[in-house]
Amino acid sequence: MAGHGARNRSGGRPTLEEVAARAGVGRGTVSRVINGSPRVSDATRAAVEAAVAELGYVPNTAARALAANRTDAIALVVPEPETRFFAEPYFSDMLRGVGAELSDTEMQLLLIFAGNDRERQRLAEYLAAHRVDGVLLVSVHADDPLPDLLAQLEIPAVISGPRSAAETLTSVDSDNYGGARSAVEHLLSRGRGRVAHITGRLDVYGAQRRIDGYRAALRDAGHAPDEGLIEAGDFTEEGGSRAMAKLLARRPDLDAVFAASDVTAAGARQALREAGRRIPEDVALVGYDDSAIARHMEPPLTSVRQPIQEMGRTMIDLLLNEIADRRPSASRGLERRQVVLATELVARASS
Amino acid sequence: MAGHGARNRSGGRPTLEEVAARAGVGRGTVSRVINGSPRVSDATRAAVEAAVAELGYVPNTAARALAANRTDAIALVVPEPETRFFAEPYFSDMLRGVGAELSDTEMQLLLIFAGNDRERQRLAEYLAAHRVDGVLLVSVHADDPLPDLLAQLEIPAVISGPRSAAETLTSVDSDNYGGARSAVEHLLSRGRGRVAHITGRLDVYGAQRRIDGYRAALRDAGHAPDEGLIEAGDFTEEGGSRAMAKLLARRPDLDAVFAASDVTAAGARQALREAGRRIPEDVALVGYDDSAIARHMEPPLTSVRQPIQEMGRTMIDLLLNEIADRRPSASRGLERRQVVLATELVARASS
DNA sequence: AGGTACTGTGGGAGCGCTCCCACAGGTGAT
DNA sequence: ATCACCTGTGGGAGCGCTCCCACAGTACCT
Repeated sequence: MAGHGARNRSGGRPTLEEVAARAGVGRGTVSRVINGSPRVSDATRAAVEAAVAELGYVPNTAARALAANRTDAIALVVPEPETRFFAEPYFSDMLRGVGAELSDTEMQLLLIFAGNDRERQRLAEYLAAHRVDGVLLVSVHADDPLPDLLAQLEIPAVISGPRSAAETLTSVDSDNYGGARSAVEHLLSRGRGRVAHITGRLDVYGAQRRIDGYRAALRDAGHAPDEGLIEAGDFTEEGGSRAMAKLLARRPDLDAVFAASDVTAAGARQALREAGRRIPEDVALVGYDDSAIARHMEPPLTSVRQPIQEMGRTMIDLLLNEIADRRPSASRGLERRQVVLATELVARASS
Repeated sequence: MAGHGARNRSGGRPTLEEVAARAGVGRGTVSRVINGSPRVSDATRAAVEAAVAELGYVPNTAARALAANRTDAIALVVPEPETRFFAEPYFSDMLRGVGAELSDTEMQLLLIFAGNDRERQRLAEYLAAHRVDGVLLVSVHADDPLPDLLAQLEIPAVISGPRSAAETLTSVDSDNYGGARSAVEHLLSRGRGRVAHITGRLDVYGAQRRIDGYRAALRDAGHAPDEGLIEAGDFTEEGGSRAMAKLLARRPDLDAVFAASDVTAAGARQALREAGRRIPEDVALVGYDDSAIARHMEPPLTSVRQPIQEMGRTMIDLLLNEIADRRPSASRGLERRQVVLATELVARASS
């Protein structure tokens, strides 16, 4: 059991000093053992470890943070209201990946919502106080000032979904371009010739990349560019439904739709139903994200899966590296790293 | 703007000492201003505040934690896998209430999952290191050792859903007894005479209280006790379905069912359908929780609503009090506080 | 006039660590 | 033997706060 060591006047937790006395060594040596330094003899190490166990010693985090100027904590910042966080499986998958990668670390993960101005203000103060060693940023809009604040405070950060091709932060993303391509190629291979695209929010870089992939797939298959088959959506169900209605009015002969998200596809499905089109007989439908909604749709939705958990793990890897690299002076941000992970098409009955 | 004060050798963040020098006062006075002590003259306070603003001073959390022996952080511990956390609206509501109550505080909220042994081990170490000032415990099973660990470490804690009538921790709960009563009284007032009950997990105190409320309502209405109308469930859909089938076999004449949760009611509904009973014509159905599932059921489910967000807020209140009370020596746990919040019946088409 | 009691203030003494310099003792080349 | 250079170790000097004691100044009693 733990909890002897009632040495200090208040019977509080044992300190390094007490462990040192117990093991018959100096304070520095105990510190070395605790922190896994190799410059300790085996015999000494064993003695210290015994003392630690006997006293039930646990390092004082605050003291360590003060002396070493680090917090051993990183924040996962979600610039969305909590409701969206719980509604979208994206976040829980991300959290799972991050948590898994962090579990053999001493690092503590903080989950911080910054969905409204008040929460953002709090976050700014939090970051200014340097209460975390690094930040993970997910789902950031193009005009968000957060990345700049982070850069100004010189806090290591990794972003999921770069804001543009010229993203200055280290970033992790899935292959939106390739994912879109594979979706369209899949539809073409099924014999569809008039493939429409309902886009995501146009101020989101990933949505742009999906448009690029859509265009490239058609071009490479020898189709002439046809902007009339593209309609802007906004990642919502209603937007998808609206866009689909417009497309049907403009191109009643379309036989396939690639939607920029599963939710968008759900909206499109609704509009297709109302127009009396059958899925997939009349119009094939492909979504993006492979979320729960895709599996439960009627008919089940073909979708592009992103390796979200792996993205989370990768983000942590990169962030821990940045934190470790944050050395006195010398090189800063020489190599900005942009990792892109492959997607996978999951074919179901809708195409 | 922030960020002058490049006094220290490394150009780092300004310290208390520097603010004091700038304002022409002593260190102690600045500390008093920062911490809102009343024993500072208005003139001095103004001077210090000006210096703070000019230098962009932000207190160093680690130093404060070390000197004051507190962390200004509390943990919301969820002894469930993350999947359940995201699946059940209970947790997001709770989180919202907690977050709201905490937003005008300096306190930082940590979300900690302890769904498997490994996570539990980590949590134990975390608590042993006293990295939080207090703990919020939600959804704890009767045999969970966590509350005892907390007590042993003398960490203030508040539990939602006491483990028994003799709960030793400060607790917040909704009125399970009253909620069950109101559900049954509602059914009786609708002219139903043979009201069955599908219980929750019997090792959950709240489920027992709901059974008590069910019995009391029937007794007070002059009905003779009839244990044959009670069947054990386990809060799951499958359990509800199974229990309902047993009840129908045993008491084909029942005309109403009070289920211990909405999910249980969903299972019961399934079994009723399969037996060819109409809801509510043949059998009226009432659930518990008023979750999303209740609103979306066909027909919409009458249910007992718990004020979950308010429970979250109340838990924070109590916890902050406990933390503040944790004074040197003197009184400890003299008054254990058990708060019970009222529920509300939401009548819909199923009854 | 002296006492008592406040208010407001300065600054010493830690809090429990990490960092780093100093140094003992060993080992091998000169 | 002397020197150079390792490995392992002890402990001083902080890190930036809070706590608390001391004390000046003022106010109000006797």
